[in-house]
Amino acid sequence: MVETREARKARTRRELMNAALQLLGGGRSFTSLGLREITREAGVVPTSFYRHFRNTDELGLALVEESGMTLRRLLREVRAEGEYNEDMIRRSVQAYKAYVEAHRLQFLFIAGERFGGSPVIRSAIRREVTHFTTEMAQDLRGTNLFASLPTDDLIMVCSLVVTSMLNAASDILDLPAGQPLVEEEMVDHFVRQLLLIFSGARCWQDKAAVI
Amino acid sequence: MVETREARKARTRRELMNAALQLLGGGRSFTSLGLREITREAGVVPTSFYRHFRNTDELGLALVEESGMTLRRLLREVRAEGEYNEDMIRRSVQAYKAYVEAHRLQFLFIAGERFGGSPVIRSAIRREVTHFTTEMAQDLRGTNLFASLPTDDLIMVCSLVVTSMLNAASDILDLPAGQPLVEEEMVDHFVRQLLLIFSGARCWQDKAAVI
DNA sequence: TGTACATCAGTGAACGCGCGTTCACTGATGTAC
DNA sequence: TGTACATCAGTGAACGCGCGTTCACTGATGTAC
Repeated sequence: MVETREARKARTRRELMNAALQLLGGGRSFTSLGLREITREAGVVPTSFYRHFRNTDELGLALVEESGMTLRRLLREVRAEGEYNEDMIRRSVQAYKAYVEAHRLQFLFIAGERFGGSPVIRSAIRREVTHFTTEMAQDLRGTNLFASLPTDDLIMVCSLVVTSMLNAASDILDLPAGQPLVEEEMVDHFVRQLLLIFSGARCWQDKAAVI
Repeated sequence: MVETREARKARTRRELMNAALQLLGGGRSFTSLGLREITREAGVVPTSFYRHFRNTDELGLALVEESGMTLRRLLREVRAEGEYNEDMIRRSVQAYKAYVEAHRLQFLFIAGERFGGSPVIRSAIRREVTHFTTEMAQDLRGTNLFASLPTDDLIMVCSLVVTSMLNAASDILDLPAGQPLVEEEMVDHFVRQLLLIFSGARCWQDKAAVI
């Protein structure tokens, strides 16, 4: 016995999920993928799909969950320590870009389905994003960087950062390869966006009446 | 003769576009719509589709163009005059929300396809959004509100506002009906987001080294 | 350890269905004289 | 104004194809004794 039955089953399940992700790489949207298409890519017969998922939406939900974990790992990697100066933010954006490129297919999936056709997947993603946002807010709370900012304002700041960075992911993924100048410009754009947001948060907490 | 041939053709074309939009209302994504589905909804035979569009992508591009015009009209309606205080922003967000609800299907289309499956439609939308952003920047330039902000920073601020408001559109459209409290909370959330962005832009232009 | 039976992941044939596209057509609208 | 012909938006039949789902199956893995 080389592999237990259980392990084999888990492996096929994995292969189905990977197959779906792989197909996204060709510029397709998850919602438009067919069951047969996915099983073909995975190298199994169409009917064996039902051993693992009730339908493609359920596979999508599994992908959302997995991508949520990827997102949370990201947070741990670019965790905010110390000062919030331009250098620190630039390094974070660079790290983020590298991370998005390393998890290309998952980000393609999340970005594409965040406002995509399947309501059930859309709301699952929204839940993950909310989860991620509150986690980031807790993280920032720990740093005392925005000590005097009320919690719901801090969450609002984080949601702005998170949605901006999710939009950014889509721009990063659509970048034509091998144009370092364009890439630099884009990174710069996002760095300035984040600086502006954090700068706003600073001003915000320093005065009651804004602008 | 009640209608010229030309007028009749234009009307059918319109009906095809409306049919596609109508189908989006049922929670579908544009990319997943079929040609036959669209013609069925429009009440014409499938083959007559080809008299108007080469394929569904081409119909999508027509919708992008039309929605772009809708967006630009929006800008004229919530044009920034006078002060940028909380009241003014709140009124703008309220107006925006009403506008999104009044053009529900077009915003569903844009929000859904902005990161959707068809590269050609995606890039067309990106072009419209960029266009819209620069127009808004010119508009703000005219108000002297951010007189000392360099143009590319002003554009960056506008792109942040625009993408935030496009994300907001999706949240607005997913709102369950008849929950005034949730609606108020949401409006408040977006108002604070915008205030934060503009507050950031103010601080940004007042000091060279940020944060 | 060996045997007899149970489980169940993956198979393969079959189904009815809607798809996109082709083609030759019809008949109202438009145009030239 | 009337007539004869051209145009062309919309029709309807037909095609080959891939889809999702059902079903009875196979044979390797797992379990009880």
